[in-house]
Amino acid sequence: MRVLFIGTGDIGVPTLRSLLEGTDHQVIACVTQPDKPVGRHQELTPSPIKTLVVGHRVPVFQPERIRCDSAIQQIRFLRPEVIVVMAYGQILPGELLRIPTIACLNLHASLLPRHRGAAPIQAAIESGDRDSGVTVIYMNERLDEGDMLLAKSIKLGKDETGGSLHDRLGLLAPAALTEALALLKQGAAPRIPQEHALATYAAKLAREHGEIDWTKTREEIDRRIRAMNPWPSAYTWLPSGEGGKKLKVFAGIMHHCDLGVPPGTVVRADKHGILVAAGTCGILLREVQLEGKKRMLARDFLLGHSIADGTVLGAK
RNA sequence: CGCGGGGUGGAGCAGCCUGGUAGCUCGUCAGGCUCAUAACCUGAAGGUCGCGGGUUCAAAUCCCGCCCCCGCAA
Repeated sequence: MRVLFIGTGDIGVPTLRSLLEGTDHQVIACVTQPDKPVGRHQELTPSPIKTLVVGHRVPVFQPERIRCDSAIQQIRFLRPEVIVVMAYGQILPGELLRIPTIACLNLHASLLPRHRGAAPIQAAIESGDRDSGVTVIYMNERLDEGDMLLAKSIKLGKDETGGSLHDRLGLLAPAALTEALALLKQGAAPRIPQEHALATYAAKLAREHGEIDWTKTREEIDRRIRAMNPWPSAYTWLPSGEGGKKLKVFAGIMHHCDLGVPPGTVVRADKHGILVAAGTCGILLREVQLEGKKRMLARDFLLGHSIADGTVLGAK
């Protein structure tokens, strides 16, 4: 089939690669976000999808706004049979959804109807879900609400992080798409309506989302630390006496005893890590990063920085 | 040239402002103590102080250029 791939984020890279390398379908073009100034020096950088496509003799389109007429005309001219969308970053107008003759599919990184929206991966971890997956849906004009074609699920590990789940789902997606395309080709693809009543929404993440509220339970804090790792990362603040700097937290272990001090209080900082009162229990911070410094084990951090017992974290 | 922090034995840091002996915590190795140990004691090895140039009797430290890492912001 003639496939148009629309995507930007690197979670779509394995899927696009399998399409390009496979022989069952023809990738007639790619649409991705325009090169954007990125990083510390604001250098114009192509999306991972564009980087992958370059060298495959597949045309790349980077419309500023995909909803504008010229972009839609361009895509119409390509006469795609199937459009596959994954982590693109712009909402497709209905007119565009009706262009492909067979289907317009979206690969979403959650088991719909759970976690519709922009940050489903982190939401799955932060919610304490036992599993997640990739859902292939027929797109309609309502975001992530289209009928489902199929889904593939995986179990979340106890130490699952946003980064690890992102990577695993990225690797799971090609199989989901391959199967979906095969079903479409056979004319045997199902259409399963979502149970809208069960839907949850995962809004786009803001940096502030990573701030640790030490009054939450240790489970909630543990999930937040894992969900936000590596981006945008959970963080707290050292008190002004210690420099008032931001301390990112990448890993922690839940502590099971009542520490008997107010939330955020450091009870002990030694080679095992930084033990902080979290809710009525505690979290042992194992991997941290002070602003301006590299990410490191809490143990290493403490070799060069001392945190006195009784220090209260989080009060900027 | 968006703002800022940083590059010092294997790790994390101090020293730089006010040039003059390479410091701290940990790790490593050897020995000791101990029923034993990640604990404790003794000793040892290990460093072109990011790179290049300049100033100076003398540069980790001051000046100029470059490279690299990171936080913020996007």
